[in-house]
Amino acid sequence: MTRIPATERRAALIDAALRVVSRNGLAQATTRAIVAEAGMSLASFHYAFASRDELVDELITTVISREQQAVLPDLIPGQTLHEILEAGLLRYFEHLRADPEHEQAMLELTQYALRSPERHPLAAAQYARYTELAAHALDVAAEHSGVRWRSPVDRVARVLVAFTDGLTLTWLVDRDDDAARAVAAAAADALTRMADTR
Amino acid sequence: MTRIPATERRAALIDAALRVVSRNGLAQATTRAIVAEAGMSLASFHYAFASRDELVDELITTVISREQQAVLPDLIPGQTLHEILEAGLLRYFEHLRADPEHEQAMLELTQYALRSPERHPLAAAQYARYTELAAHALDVAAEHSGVRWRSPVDRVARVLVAFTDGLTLTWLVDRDDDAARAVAAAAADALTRMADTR
DNA sequence: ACCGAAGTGGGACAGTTGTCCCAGTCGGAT
DNA sequence: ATCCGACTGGGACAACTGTCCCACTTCGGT
Repeated sequence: MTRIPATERRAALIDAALRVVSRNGLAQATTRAIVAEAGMSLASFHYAFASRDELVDELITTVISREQQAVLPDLIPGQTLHEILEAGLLRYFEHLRADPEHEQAMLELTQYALRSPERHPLAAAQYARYTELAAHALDVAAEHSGVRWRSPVDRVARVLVAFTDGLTLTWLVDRDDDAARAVAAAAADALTRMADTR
Repeated sequence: MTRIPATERRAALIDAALRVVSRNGLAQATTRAIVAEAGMSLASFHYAFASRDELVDELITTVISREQQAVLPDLIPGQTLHEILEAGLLRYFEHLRADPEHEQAMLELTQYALRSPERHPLAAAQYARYTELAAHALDVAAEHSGVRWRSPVDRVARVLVAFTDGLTLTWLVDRDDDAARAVAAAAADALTRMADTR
């Protein structure tokens, strides 16, 4: 096996772990399964990480920092706020449909973090990041459509995150596309009413 | 140990399992942990259930059938639809605050069911039940406030379930009561706009 | 009283999992 | 070229898990 420095192995193992978690769930993401996915030997795992817990913790933080802006739609001049928001939510939905396993993995990692007091902050950080991304999208949307949020944008963003989460979880269960689109429309509606025309 | 018929043991084990899952998570709900919680010996477990999987499957179906109407608020004459819906959502939120571990357990069971094709229907049934309960609450609310849902009530209910789920998940993470109430208000707003005054 | 079926207890087993050890090997600085 | 530390492979270990077995006890119907 070609020699790889420990830092690169850490990255490779985290990538492999994310694939395993997405494909088979966190419970199946054993050290051996991760190592097999990465094409390494078991010893390399504990050379790169002190423990499986350390890997999972780092997986969560990595995955948070990678989280991209998926909600921002193309902005078209003259669009109303409602149109922008709904388009953004639908874009998120397409992202979800394209890679449901990824969102499912995120959900599982959150639940896992929620289960122990010392990991709870990881879950909180994950959602803080979601909220941050949502707030940015809402800023852009308000700017573009010339409105002003009645509450602080973080508060509105927090509502958007909740709606997005609900859309995700329910769709993962019933895979009802039309229902998900109805949720997007209703959410856009609610959010629109949290803004005043300037 | 006093003798208990197998059917009662099944019920006792399921209750114990739900407590263990709520307290420590599904991953910690081993046969030994469940049996200890129920105060039985390990042999009793496999006398009552063929396997742990069978127990978990039955736990899910049991828990679905027990699911109560938590969203229906007290109806006060003259209340607007928006007021009824927001009060209902806030009542659900109080229910969540009173026993967060229970909702967390539900979420974990859903995720678990989502992970294998043969169990997916269990998750679907769980959400079908949620939707059913929500639809009933929406029927009552519309009746009481003299409005008519523009879409079939099941569709509106599906949206309500998504909003409730989002409220739950995000609150479980950040425990921000005010944010959750804002979500409830926004959700009530969106739902209200899905009805026409008759 | 008795007898078969139902229920119980403890121990055992094999498979899996996280972790560790150790002997070896490679690569780059000297 | 050599040598030290970084890396690798394979095997091992103990803990845990689901499951099973078997000898035993209790109960309800006869």
